[in-house]
Formats: sequence, structure tokens, C-alpha cells
Amino acid sequence: MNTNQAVITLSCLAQEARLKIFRLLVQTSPAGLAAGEIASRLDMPHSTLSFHLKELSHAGLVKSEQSGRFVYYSTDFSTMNALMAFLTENCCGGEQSCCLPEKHS
Amino acid sequence: MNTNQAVITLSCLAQEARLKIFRLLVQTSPAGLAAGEIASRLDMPHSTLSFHLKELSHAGLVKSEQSGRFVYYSTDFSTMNALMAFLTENCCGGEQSCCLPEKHS
DNA sequence: ACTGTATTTCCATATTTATGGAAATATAAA
DNA sequence: TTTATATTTCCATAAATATGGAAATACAGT
Repeated sequence: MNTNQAVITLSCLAQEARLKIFRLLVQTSPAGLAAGEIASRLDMPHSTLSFHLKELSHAGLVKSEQSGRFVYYSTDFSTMNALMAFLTENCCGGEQSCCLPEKHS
Repeated sequence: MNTNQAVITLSCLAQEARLKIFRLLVQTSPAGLAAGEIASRLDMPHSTLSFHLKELSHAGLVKSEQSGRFVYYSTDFSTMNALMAFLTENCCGGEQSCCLPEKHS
């Protein structure tokens, strides 16, 4: 992951429709959902959904697999994990303590 | 964190200049840097930097503290951590295994 | 008060991007 | 081949956002 890739990945998620699609796929992973199922769950026109799925695929955030007439989409976690690592890289000069989430008891 | 907040936070980071500023502050946290030091390290005009710092502050990604004529900026990790949690919320239906980064030996 | 340094605001221009209906394409079943 | 269902592409319109020089503001030291 480098700056340009990270900007592409973040831009892709920084959009209400795409963020909802991504989170829905995160929650239904690793199985994924067919495009039409995503459209009906999110009440989104097919053309709009298709546009956003293409963006998400291009950014490497989701992957697709055709099965008959259906195209199943699911999360590609490697990109998401690489992004998170990039954002906190060399946190606190490598000390890695100030940037960790606080533990909840 | 909700969808709208996440979109604001992600939009803020999805910009080359702001991403560089944020990462620089991550790496120099928790001390932070004065605005002018950020500008010179990233070779960025002051007006441009100021615009982006305002965006980052508004999104809660950085915090600032005035000290004499200097304004020190540093990362606000709570927002970053909330964003990461939101993105992987209910991952894999709560199973939380498919979405973790792979361990490196 | 005056000078020097630090930071922010103003502003006009240029660029990028989301939307959804209709048509096109792809696959499966009758 | 005909019909039905799934998904994608096309396209014109509308909206949001980054840039950086010049001026304004804020603060400290003399």
C-alpha cells in the first residue's frame, strides 16, 4: 500500500452508498450476496448499485464471482487490512502504544 | 460512529495532501508538530495546509493546541479507532475470524 | 508602538464525481 | 426459439471540492 492506493481505497469508501454496500458485505462475509440481493436490501436502483460495485471492485475492496445468472459479491479483506496498516504505520515513532484502541472491561 | 460520520472521516482522509499530513502526525505522535513545521516537511503552501488542517480538525482526526505563536497539531486516535471498528463491525456475522489480518511469522 | 514571525481567511477557477431511467447484454428455463 | 430474470452500460445533468497568492489576523520580543 502506498499513498496513491490508499487515496483510491479511501475515496471509494468515502461515499454513503458504497460504504453501506461494503459494510453489508463485511457482515455477510465470507459468503457474500448476489447483486440483486444487495440492491433490494439497500433499496438502490440497479444501475446505481452496479456503478458502485464496479468502483469497489476496482479499488480491490470487493471481489465477484459469477454463478449462473447471478454475480456474487464479497469483501476482499486483504485490501482493507492493508489500508488499516498503512494508516497507523510507524505510529508514535514505532512505539505502538499511544495509537491502540482503549480496552473495554 | 455512524454512516454519516464515517463518510466525513473517510472523505477527509481520501485526499493526498490530508493523508500525508495525517500520516506525518501519526508518526510524530503523541507530541505533534507546529503548522509551519508540517508545511516545510511536506513542502506545502501555508494556505493550502491551513485549509486541510481545518478539514482534519473538523473531522476529529487531529487536535490542536496553541502555544505562543505556534499551533501544534497531533493525531486524535479515538476517531481513527472508531472508524476502524465501524468498518469491520459485525464482521462475518460476528464470527470475527475471516476478517483478521494474516499473521506474519 | 513597531517589527518580525506564525497562522488563517478570502476568493475565483478548474476538476472530479454521483444519479437513475432506458437500452443492451448475459444466462437460464420453457 | 421464445420468454423471463439478472446485471451492466450509456449518458446528460447536478453538485461538491482543491488550489495558492495576497491580505488579514495573532502573538512575542525590542
